[in-house]
Amino acid sequence: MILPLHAAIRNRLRAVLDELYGLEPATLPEIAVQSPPNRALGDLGTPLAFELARRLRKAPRSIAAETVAALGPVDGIARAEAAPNGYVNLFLDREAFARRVVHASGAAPPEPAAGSAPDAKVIVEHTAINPNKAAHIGHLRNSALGDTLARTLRFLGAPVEVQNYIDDTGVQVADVVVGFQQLEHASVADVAARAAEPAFDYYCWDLYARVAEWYDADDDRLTMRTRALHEIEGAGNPTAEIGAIVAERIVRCHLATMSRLNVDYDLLCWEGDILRLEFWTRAFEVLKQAGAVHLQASGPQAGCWVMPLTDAGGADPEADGGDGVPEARAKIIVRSNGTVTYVGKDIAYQFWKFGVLDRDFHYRPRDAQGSGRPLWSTTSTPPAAGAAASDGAAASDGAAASDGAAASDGAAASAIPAASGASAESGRPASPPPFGRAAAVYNVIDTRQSYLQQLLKDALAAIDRPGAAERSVHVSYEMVALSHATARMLGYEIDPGDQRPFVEVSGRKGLGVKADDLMDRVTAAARKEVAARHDDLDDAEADRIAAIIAVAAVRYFMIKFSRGKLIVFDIEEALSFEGESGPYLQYAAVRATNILRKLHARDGIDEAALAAALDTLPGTPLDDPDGGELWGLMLEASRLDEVADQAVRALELSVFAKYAFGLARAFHTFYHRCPVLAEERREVRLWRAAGVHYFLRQLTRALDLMGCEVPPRM
RNA sequence: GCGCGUGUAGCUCAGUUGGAUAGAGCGGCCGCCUCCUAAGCGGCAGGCCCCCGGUUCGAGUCCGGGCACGCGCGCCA
Repeated sequence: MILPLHAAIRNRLRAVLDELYGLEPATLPEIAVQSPPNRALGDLGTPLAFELARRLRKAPRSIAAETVAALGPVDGIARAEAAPNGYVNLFLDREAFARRVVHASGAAPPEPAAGSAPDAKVIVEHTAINPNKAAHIGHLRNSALGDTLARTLRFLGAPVEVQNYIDDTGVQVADVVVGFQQLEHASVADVAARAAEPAFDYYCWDLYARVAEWYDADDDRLTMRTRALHEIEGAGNPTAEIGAIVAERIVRCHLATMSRLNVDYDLLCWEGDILRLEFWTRAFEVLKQAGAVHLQASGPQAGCWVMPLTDAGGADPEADGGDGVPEARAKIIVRSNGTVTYVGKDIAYQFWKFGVLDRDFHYRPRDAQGSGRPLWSTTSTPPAAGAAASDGAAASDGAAASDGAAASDGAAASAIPAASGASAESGRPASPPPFGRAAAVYNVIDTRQSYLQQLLKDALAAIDRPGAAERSVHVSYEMVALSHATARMLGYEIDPGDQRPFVEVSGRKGLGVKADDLMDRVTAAARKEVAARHDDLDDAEADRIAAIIAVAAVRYFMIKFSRGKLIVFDIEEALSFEGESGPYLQYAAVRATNILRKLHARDGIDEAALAAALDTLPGTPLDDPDGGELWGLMLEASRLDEVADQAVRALELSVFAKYAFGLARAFHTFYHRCPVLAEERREVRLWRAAGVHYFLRQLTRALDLMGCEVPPRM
């Protein structure tokens, strides 16, 4: 881990600049510590002399030379050099560095580290798929980004709470309910029965598309949607019951899908609970008290409660009201009929996340996740005193209404008993952790919602919570579309009028690649590759390995593009396991594992023996000309914390993916040039083994941050 | 119209808070399995970094102005 070293270097340099030139550390900008383009130039370097040249009226070259001369001994640095062009380059004490990282046992918990992540709790909201149909590849990008962000924040030492927002009372659920009632003429019992069958999410995928077509055929039918929406919000009627069954069962499907990809959560937040517990009522009071909203007296928005807009948002083309004077644009929060808009509900939720709403959900435990992390759900029902938090007790809660029906389904449910999670073992309900009240909130939502996310910040600023507004972060990303080839493969005809080189995923049209279908295909392809290489694997083992590879292939694919980039998804490309791909990284790790396993089998050298042996061996192999390969590998492997920190600061997980790829590539090169087992010189052999060991530990951790595992073979 | 995003090799993309010689994958061509797994490695070819201007010792990166493409801007969610 290299960040502590960066910090030590910066400290020393600041002290030197103060001594030499009387430059107060506080007046200096952050000193950049970077990697020189060529290791012969140094292990680390800094361009500080350029920055100071003007201020000191001195040539960068002289500043660099004087800085180097005055540097003195720095722990971990062997020597410093002033490059002729003005850089200050540093050479690490390789032996000391290598011994330290090798000794830091892999069994010890990762040094929480040194990054710029906050030490107060942060909430990451991601996934938030409408619970009315199967998850598709667009949702996968969201979850992969969100889960990787959460893991990386945890790695940097921040306490993280992951929330998955469930819009169980929205239009999309209402549409499927309308489908059941109008197209299928299904009763509550019929829906419950169908929901208990496998692939309910696939069924709803098609039903939703059928409803959309049905609406298109006759606009009057949209009144059915409006009515269903109201009935669902009202609860205590068959429509609401069907809605609850659909949402609950689809959420289970989504959780199962995400579990395949090693994505998990701490809390499911149901919109229905926000409504029933009247979060909005309280948020509205807070907004009114702060004067953040006002009742519009006249104009087109008369009778509405509105919030003034900052310029960052959208614009209203008709804003000038015909009198030539531009009216202040305002966002309607409460309609003239008194009902709250979507924005209002979102504001209430965001307020709750920051603990500025003195109101809370009730909570109930849900079935454990594949990862073992406890999962909780919001509920509107207070825990009944004395009674276990059974499904029966929660039955009045709309969100839980379908538990009875869902419990009879064993297909997608895991092997974990269907009893309510944490309460099952102890026999009494565990008390929920303190949810909400975060210091920072990261909302992982696609870029089309930037306008609304900006409104949330505005609302926080408007109630005089500038800190919360500042730390209300929209992690935006572009959508995932389909390549023409993939869309055609799915049987869709491309609109000849559409010149775009991609086809937009559309739930309404039923156009998209379902997440589970993708995983199935990638897994099958991986299995074929594994089977071709290892004929001694039994079916179960081959399946297990294929699943591990598929996760890496899909997750890496979703992370490797920077978030502002539209992904044109092509199935052929996603099925490629060569080059810059998840499996490439895993293959490097597997190769490293093989070396260490064989070394152990042949020479009896394990991790502990290796560390012990190195204590009495000279570090000369690190300095050999071909030791440059070894040293370069170890140095690169040590940058994990630096890159994780950078990824979080820039909210750009792709830099993390790129780093992991570069590290794996460095190892593959090392693998070809520097044999370990066949190396005859003992000290060289052991130092190389140590390098392999350290590399494997770091790459494994990097893969873990991306939610990927190292397969036993491949 | 306004806001946000994107524009770098044939294609898809990296390029770290402005820094040393603009990189990778795919595709193309040529090599490497008697050697810890060829899901790998080495090499070759391929560039007005969209355009114009500015700031700076230094600009693919920052600023201004354009152009192109995408997305968003409802008393929908």
